[in-house]
Amino acid sequence: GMSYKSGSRYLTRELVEAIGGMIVRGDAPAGESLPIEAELSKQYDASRTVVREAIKMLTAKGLVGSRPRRGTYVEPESEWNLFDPDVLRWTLQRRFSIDLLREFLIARKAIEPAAAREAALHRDDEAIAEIASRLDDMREAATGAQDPLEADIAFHIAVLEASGNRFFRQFSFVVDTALRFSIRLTNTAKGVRAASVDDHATIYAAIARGDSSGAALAVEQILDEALQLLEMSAAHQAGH
Amino acid sequence: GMSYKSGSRYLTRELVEAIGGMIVRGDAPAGESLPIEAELSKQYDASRTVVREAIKMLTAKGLVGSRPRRGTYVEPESEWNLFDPDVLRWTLQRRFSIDLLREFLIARKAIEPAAAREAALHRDDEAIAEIASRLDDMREAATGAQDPLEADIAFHIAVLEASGNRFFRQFSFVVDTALRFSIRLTNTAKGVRAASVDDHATIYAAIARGDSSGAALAVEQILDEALQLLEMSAAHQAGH
DNA sequence: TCGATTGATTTATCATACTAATAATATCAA
DNA sequence: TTGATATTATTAGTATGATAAATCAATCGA
Repeated sequence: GMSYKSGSRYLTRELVEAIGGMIVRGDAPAGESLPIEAELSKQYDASRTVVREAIKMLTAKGLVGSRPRRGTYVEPESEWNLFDPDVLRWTLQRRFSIDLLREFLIARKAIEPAAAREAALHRDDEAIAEIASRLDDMREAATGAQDPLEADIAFHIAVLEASGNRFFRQFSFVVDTALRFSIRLTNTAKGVRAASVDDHATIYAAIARGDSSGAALAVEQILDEALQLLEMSAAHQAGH
Repeated sequence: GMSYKSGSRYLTRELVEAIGGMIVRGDAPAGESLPIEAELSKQYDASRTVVREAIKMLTAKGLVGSRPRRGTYVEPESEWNLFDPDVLRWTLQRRFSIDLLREFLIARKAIEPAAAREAALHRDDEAIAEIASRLDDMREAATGAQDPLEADIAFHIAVLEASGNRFFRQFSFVVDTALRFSIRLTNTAKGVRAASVDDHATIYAAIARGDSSGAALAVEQILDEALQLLEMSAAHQAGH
């Protein structure tokens, strides 16, 4: 066959990105059929092989389904795997809103205090040392030596990991991905920074001494503050 | 080319099932390379096309990665997308244990009360009517007309859906899938049944009247009971 | 009116060839 | 010997074309 273009690496990945992003963006509503393989092949200037492999990956993520003669169609949003890294990223990129951010914070408020509680009960020395490390990073970040956002994210992830609960751990990358986006809407980062190191130290101390209730409460307080800031920010935006 | 075997439908799906199940079962430890495409093609008596499409789907689920010359390798468990329906099912099938069940219940205890709280705050008439419907089903099931397990699962899912929170909603299928398995380990279903309809009615009533705290508390109580039963069951098994 | 038959469309599978990335090896220079 | 560099071999990535099977739509027959 004809040689394939050089320079374009991982063509399948590119198609997944293009088609998946398009679907999440809402350009192809649920139930609607995508162009047939031959047409997609033409549109993206890729072989049918690549088109099919990309579609298979999107199928695995719950975005599409396909059957002979019926074609390839967009699945309803309820079928999408929101916890898939790609799907979450596309959702945040394309549909980020105050509402989604609020849902995210409410989910965090449900999960992270419980994770802190478990971490305090488990008391895995290595995992707790990791939390201490991340707390140190936050202290450094406060002096400007490191990125405060990165340090804050890493701390929360360390707590989730320390929970020893596989379901909580799965939430790590959601926090990782979504927190980076949240800054865009609530430019409240600076206001929070100052006090937050102490608040996080409280969380660490509670976990380290096995105070499960204290750990859960401390996490809940931080998230409550974030939620209040969000509501203020939302009210402020609505006022404009 | 040669005609493909009749009778074997959705060969790609079968390969995903076989290879994915094998990985989750632990037959191929993290970092280990799978046989090369040509070999897999021989092993499963399928074309390289099918093998590749199956591998791509497993890649999308986080189970494997692949690079030229390096081959296809198993990703560390932390990369697996546990909330992918297939991955969760394989995990439950192959690695179900008291520990996993405990983690599941703790995750439910974090999420479901919060979801009930949100449902009470939202008060989406349609969603609340759905909960009422599922409660009716539970009542019928108590008389033997329906499957009590199915009715119970449907009730909890209805509450998650009524929360209006996309992250909580994603948890629906996890509950759906995992609850069916949990019965195998804790054959406590019969003991729970009798009282549970009233407990569930309490949840519904609280949500319907907008009592968010009451709704959360009622859900928490049910899950605490389940957790206690699990611990008893675990102690009982350990005693043998 | 309804059921069965036929036809057309689209994905599913197969086969084969070639390209490109990269790990392993061999080569060479210092 | 060592350390960098060039070569080679292996493997996934991409392309093309062909056939099979599923399914929707239209047609036909009773």
